[in-house]
Amino acid sequence: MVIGIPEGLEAEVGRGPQAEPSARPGRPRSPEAGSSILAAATALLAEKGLAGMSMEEVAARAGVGKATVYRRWPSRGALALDAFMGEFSSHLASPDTGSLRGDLTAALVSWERAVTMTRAGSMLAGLIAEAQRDPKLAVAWRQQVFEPLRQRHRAIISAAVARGEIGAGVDADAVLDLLFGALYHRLLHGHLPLTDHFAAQVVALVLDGVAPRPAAPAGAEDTAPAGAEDTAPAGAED
Amino acid sequence: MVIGIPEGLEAEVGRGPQAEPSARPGRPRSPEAGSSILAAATALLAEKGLAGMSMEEVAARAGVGKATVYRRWPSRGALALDAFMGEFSSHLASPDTGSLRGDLTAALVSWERAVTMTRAGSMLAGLIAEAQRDPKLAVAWRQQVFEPLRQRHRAIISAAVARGEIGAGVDADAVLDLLFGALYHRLLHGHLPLTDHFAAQVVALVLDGVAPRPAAPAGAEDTAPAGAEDTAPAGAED
Amino acid sequence: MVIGIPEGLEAEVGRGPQAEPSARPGRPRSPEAGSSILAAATALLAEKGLAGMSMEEVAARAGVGKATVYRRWPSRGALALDAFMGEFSSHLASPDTGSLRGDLTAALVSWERAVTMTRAGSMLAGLIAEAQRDPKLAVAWRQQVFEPLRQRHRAIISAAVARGEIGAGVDADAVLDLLFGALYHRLLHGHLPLTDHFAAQVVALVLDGVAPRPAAPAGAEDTAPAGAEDTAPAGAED
Amino acid sequence: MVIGIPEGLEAEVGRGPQAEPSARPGRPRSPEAGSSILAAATALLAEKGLAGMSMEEVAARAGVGKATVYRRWPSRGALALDAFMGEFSSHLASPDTGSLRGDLTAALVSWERAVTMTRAGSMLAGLIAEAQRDPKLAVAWRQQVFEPLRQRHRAIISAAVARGEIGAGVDADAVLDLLFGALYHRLLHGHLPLTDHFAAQVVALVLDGVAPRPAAPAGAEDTAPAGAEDTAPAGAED
DNA sequence: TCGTAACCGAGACGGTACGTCTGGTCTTTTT
DNA sequence: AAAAAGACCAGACGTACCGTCTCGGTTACGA
Repeated sequence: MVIGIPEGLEAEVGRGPQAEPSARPGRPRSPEAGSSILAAATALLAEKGLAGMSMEEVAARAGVGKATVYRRWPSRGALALDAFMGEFSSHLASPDTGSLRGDLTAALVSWERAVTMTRAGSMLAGLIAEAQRDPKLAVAWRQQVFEPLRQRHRAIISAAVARGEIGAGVDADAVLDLLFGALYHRLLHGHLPLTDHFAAQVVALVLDGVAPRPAAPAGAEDTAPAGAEDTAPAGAED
Repeated sequence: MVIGIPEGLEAEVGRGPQAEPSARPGRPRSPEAGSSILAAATALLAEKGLAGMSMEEVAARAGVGKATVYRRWPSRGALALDAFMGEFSSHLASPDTGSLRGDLTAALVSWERAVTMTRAGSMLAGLIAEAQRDPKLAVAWRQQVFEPLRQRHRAIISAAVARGEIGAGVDADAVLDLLFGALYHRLLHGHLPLTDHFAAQVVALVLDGVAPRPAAPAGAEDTAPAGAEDTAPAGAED
Repeated sequence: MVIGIPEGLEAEVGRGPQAEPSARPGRPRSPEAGSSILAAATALLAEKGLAGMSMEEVAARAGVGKATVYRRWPSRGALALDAFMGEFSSHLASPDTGSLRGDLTAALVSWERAVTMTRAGSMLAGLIAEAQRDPKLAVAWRQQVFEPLRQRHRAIISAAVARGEIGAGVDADAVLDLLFGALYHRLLHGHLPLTDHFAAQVVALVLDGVAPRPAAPAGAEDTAPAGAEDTAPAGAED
Repeated sequence: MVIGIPEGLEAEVGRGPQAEPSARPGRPRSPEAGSSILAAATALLAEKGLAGMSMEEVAARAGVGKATVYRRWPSRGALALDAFMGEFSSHLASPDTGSLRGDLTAALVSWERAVTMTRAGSMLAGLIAEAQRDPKLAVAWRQQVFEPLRQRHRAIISAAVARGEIGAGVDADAVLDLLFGALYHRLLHGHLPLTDHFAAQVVALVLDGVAPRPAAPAGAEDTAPAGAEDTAPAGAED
């Protein structure tokens, strides 16, 4: 079952709120301009990557003055963010399978497919790159893409806690960083392929852990040393 | 116990191998020039980030002609890569604690500390960003930083398998993507802090899993399917 | 009596015709930028000569981006040509003295003075030098400086023919090449000074010839064979 | 009759005198290197003009280190000067025809042919251009090419004075500036062709003058105009 | 027979300037 | 007042040469 995408994710993320919807004096903004800019940006992004998407060429290809672009989006990153959203958001699904494992697998696989099977993947990588050098874009990215998505994923974990599948003490953020961090890792470094199988594998590992603890009668021995190691060995090596 | 850093990590990563150590005709390259360029690059990187490190200013600050910079490093990214290595590699430790948990915790914490407590952190983020737009740099990054490090970390897991701590069927790459993916995730998105505690938490989660599987007496049905799920269900969606 | 300078000589020689005076879309070119560039170029030309007038420094001194310079002038030579015109054209006179000798002397002396007494002299030499290596500049030079000036000088000779001072068969171009060639010769080689006296001497020699042949009733036959040699002996030595 | 070329014109003009012929300690300079440099310079000069003759490429094409070039010639201009001499000097003739008109015509025509029919023409123009920006080259040019040649031409006039063809009061330098100035003028500005005919025309104009000399009340005016016509009708057919 | 001195090819050195490109802003006319 | 257009200032890009300076090696002479 596909749940709708939160509003913030829909479109025009980087744009200013543009205040009142209408009744402003002067010539109204051409809706064509905005969409042709977005189309040009999307096309360029797909063709040459974010680095090749210069505002100059976006404007030229959209048949629009540069000022018109800057009037709507404050920076290249913001424009790219919106172009990305158009490609990305519609491909994300939030099925409710009734189990934590199912929900997580569905979330990760749909993310992974959006990233590998559409133009969104390279846009996403480019955006994260751009956000490293543009703090404003980093904020916009977090507020308008990252957090809304994370909110949805946190809900999956909350539901599992509510169902009693997992303990209430689980740190949802840490779990999500593990799950999605692994996917982003392969996306950004490209050292290994990003597949459905990998997504499922990630879910399995996070839920079950690496050590199956074949039998765990006196399981205390597992956690106690672990807890001790938690802080001590860290200090040892620096 | 701190083990030495693998060779590939040491220095001059972006530079060509320069073949034989000498006996080339012509004036040999000045070692001073090379190191002053690297120093200038490192300083600029720390001051203004990768985007602010222009080749122009690196050359000026190093008291060197631009051609001298380009003779040694083919691109800004390659230079930044070497500058990063100088800062980063010496801060990584590889203690041998005797346990998988201890080894992993030590590895993650030392990485986390190198990244948060030295200039290497922002360099690292900038480099990964740059690698998204410069495929040559991406290759250099993988070959000269990523893979050597991963090799070391894979050895930690192999040792654990050899000791019988974990089963031989564990996919080391997937495990490492989980562990380090989580750290990179926080580094690149900055949504939550990157602490010693988080590093330890990540190790604990990956080793033990989210679900403590409350008891395990009747849990047979829990673990068996879980073990099966490790690989099987993933294949179902692919 | 000083006659105005022909239009082509006035200014902006290297620049495109700039078409209609206005009504073009887009921001019009700043007239200030153009004139400050020209001023900077003129100053640099006078200070360091054409070789020292780098586009880089012209732009910097004019407080203007390099692209703004290149938008107006396609090359260093074209810019120098305009800077030269500004200095040179206002110093040329075209008096009408009523006699060929008087007109030519006035023309040569005013040229000689413009060249020796203002900054125009070294600019002129530099421009001719530059035109040797830049064919486009050579064309611009001929069309926009050389030919307009020569037209005026040809008119002096035509007027003398009309007055019956000299025969109609005189080759005006050859005569002008003699007259001005001599001046340019001293300017470019600097082997002897370029003075008012020399200018007058040149006119006298061209009008009267070297051999006054005081009375030459029988002497004429001496020259006749020489006239036969006019073409023949040349073939002898190559 | 062809007279030998003065020594200064022969070769290696730009080079220092190199003092004693030998007995210097150290390895003697390779004569091959010198000649291959000169050959490479000549070829490049002919191919691309002086502006395209970079020391870098001369050295590379000659299979020689740059320092070897600079050891022999202090500047690009000096090298070009020697390359030019090699092409130019052998083409100049100094026939003794017995008459001023004949000698001058021969001198001018041989100069004109050397300039238009060999590679020397564009080299010459380029050298004069270069000399405008390099004072040392200007001096070398004057001392080693210009003055020796002028000396020879001055001798033609002196001989005519001695023969009584012209008066002793003639300013030989002014006459030569007229004669050769006209040729250089056409060479450097290229506004009209440089032909045998033009050379002869120049001689005629300078010897006879443009004006029929209204004085000469006696019948001399019959022959004098005839002498003048010697050149005037020539002008008609250009 | 050996220094020693000047040469050799090669190529790196610190610089300067090139002409192009992009970023983000500003100024026109047109709608 | 917003549109398209395009000029504005600024400055980095990577390249080409400049003239000088090491290198390791090679001649030739004088001690």
